[in-house]
Amino acid sequence: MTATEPDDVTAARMSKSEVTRARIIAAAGKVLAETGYQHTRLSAIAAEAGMQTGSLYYYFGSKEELVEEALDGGVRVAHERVRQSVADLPDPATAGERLFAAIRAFVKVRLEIGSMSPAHIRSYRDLPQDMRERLRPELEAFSSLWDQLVIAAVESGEIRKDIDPFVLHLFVVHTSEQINKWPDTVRTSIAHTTDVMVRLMTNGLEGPAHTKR
Amino acid sequence: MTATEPDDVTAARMSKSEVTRARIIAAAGKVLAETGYQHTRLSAIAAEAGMQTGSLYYYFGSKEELVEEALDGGVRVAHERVRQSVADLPDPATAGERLFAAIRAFVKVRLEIGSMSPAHIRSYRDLPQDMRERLRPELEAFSSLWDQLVIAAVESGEIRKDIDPFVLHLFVVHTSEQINKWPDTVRTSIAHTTDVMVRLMTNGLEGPAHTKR
DNA sequence: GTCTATACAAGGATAGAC
DNA sequence: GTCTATCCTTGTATAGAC
Repeated sequence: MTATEPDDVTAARMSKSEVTRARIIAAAGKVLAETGYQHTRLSAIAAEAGMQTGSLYYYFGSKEELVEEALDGGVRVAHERVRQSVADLPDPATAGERLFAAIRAFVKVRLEIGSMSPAHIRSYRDLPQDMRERLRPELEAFSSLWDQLVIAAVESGEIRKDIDPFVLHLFVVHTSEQINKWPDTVRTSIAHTTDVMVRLMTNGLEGPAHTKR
Repeated sequence: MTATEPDDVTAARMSKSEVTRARIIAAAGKVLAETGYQHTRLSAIAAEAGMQTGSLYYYFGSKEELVEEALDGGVRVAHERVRQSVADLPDPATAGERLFAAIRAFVKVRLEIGSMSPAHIRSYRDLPQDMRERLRPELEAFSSLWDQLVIAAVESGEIRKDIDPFVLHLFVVHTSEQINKWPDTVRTSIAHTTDVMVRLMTNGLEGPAHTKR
């Protein structure tokens, strides 16, 4: 479910304790994604992980500690995938190519790991103050990457110059997140869905030169 | 704050009891908008309305009852304003003109009554099951209006035909909501902010014919 | 390591005085 | 009508058995 869930290969290298811990975090990620922070009950996480509520405290000191680890992991995965997709581009890539590679990777992450990352962003305001503080650096690092990509693409003339770059940055991120609300009928393959999303973001309601069929 | 807050003229026609009731609902709307459903404490609503927690129960049977009335009011206001803006168009209006009038009105509502309506949509998933059921008809009525507007504009050829109309509908609504996250620097006047939003939604990142300056 | 039982805190709801 | 005091429920956290 999340990156912290151990696959068989990874599990082989982990102690039994680490495996259980990872299983709990994966369970937390799932429950968080489904119900949001405020509705996440330790009892639900425990049930998902196949144990009793009290047992969680053998691995984590508090609900906050557990939840934070799950959320932080979700953002890191998205950030890393986006970063990597840009780095993987063949050498002379334009700023626009870099931005659109990032967008594609981001959309892809959402489609693949489902609502884990969205749960994070969506319920960010609901988190306890101190947890927000600790998660902020990672979120800001990710945000900063988007800012750089957008500004570079504005400067290279590959995207519009007449709107504040930060607004464009928000547009990219938040519009990408809409994909989770799309009906299943349009979410056929990941590749196709990504194409539709990128086309919509690139050209808007009207579409290029008054819409191809 | 919300439409249910009595202005002086309206208040003159209401009994004292109705006025107090309306004041409480307005307080609830404000607290809900600021903190979201789950963090809304009756104590906070009571404080905002200038009374003690227990006193609320003279007017409302439960927290749910109070909250529901406040949320329902928020959606109705937005819906009504959008509907009205379309109805107010001079007689021979095209489907595209109707859609864009609706978008402008919706953006305007958000800017004016702030986060009341957003709070609603944003925390919809957090609401108790049974409350969702009861609010659903109003939300669906609003949703249905958007659907009609979008489909008509697709058919008239005024917006793109190559993407599922319901996806376009979601794009309109959710992108409009992004406006609440825009920095204050770009939100100068309501008219200007609305223009920027509409331009972005209409033409996307790239902009028409490769972006005017 | 995991369980069961229980302490403790927070917040919604009720009762009764005024 | 509004207040204060108190009850009840829910959910986190701890203790101690196994």
